[in-house]
Amino acid sequence: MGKKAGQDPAATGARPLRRDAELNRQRILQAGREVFAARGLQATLNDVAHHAGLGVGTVYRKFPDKQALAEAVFTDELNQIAATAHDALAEDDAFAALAGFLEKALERAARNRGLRELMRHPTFEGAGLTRARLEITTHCEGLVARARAQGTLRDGVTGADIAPIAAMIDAVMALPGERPSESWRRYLAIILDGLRAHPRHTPDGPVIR
Amino acid sequence: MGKKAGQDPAATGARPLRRDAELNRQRILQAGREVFAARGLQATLNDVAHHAGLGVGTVYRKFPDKQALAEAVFTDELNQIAATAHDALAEDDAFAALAGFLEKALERAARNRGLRELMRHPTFEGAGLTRARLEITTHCEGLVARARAQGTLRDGVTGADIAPIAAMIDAVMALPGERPSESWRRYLAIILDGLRAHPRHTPDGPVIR
DNA sequence: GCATAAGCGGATATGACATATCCGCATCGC
DNA sequence: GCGATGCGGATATGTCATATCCGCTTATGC
Repeated sequence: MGKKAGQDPAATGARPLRRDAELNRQRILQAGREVFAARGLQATLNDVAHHAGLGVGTVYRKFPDKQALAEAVFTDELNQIAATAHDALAEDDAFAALAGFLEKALERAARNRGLRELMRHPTFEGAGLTRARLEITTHCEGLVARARAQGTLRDGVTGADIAPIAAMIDAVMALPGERPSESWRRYLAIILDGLRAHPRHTPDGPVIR
Repeated sequence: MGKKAGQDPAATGARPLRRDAELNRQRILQAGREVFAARGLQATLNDVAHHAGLGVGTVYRKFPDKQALAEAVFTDELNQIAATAHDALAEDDAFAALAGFLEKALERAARNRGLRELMRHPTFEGAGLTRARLEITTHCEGLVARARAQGTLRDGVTGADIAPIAAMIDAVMALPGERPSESWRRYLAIILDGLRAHPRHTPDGPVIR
């Protein structure tokens, strides 16, 4: 959230960058955000450069490779999600908090293909990303534990179930045809209903356990 | 289910193939099944050839390209799923039939990465595949309609929801780490519970609609 | 203004990789 | 035995992302 950007491009007692260079750095970051969000992580640094209206060389001077740029771009994104999860911990109804968190986090994912790709695959294991990811899981674990304690969450559900659930909704978003669609919300609602405690589980259904 | 294989490699009044050639054809088909199942559609015809213990040239003589082999391999697979769907139509409890069908179809998918990839992406639109796919959707539509009529299925669910649901479970299967796992069954159970008619929908949950 | 360090552009080298071919040699079938 | 049929797999081809290099431009300090 800080607007202090441009202070320590690497924290290595580096010279402060010429003014136009710093501006370009921001342009690249912004282009990276947009391009990765729209086209996913398979987008090229050349793509990003072009989108930023800069040459490829410029991008490669600021960020040694795609991983470095992605790290810079997505650490921020992931931290915001972590903050959302943290806020959810404060709510009284843990199930509702969990549901609300999922909806907010997935809302972000819906608009950001790169973020979705990053969520699932263990690609790009930078320090910042890993930390943010860990924070999110920890908060989810807390949320789930509390919901279980409140008796609102289906038997057997644990924190480890949250990632797969996100992955499932993610799959709906990735379905061809309905790119900008909002239909994922309906499927989330279905899953959430399946996750509630009381609606008798598989009463006589063929799928046991 | 027919074991008549090796009759008309293309139905074009072609000569009947030398005996060893026909044997190799079967070998390639089998290798294709195994390789595509294990490594997905991105597997190379060179991979298949090696797996079959044959040269690349041999494979390319029998199947002009990967699409041709994939079509041959998966049409069969898809037809079997279609048959399962057809059988389900005969059951009394439509919801149970739908659940059973999903479980059986997804069981196949769990063991076959290529099949999963084929299900989602519009890659490889061969005639046989398209027909089988269509048959499956049609049967699903019937199943859903009947379940709705029986009042066992959640409001608003249509045949068009089945594919996304399959995609969601698929996503769980594709999750890193638990390749041969059976955990997808649990998530299917959760979704099915969410799909049942009565368990009061989103009673006070934050996700409306 | 001017010198010079800093930065820029983008053509292009590099390296992976999948696809598909070709043709000398082996094998079948008669 | 001898043609026709089929086989093998090295390799040509094409595509694509990554990353570099160096002549030119621009900012900055004097």
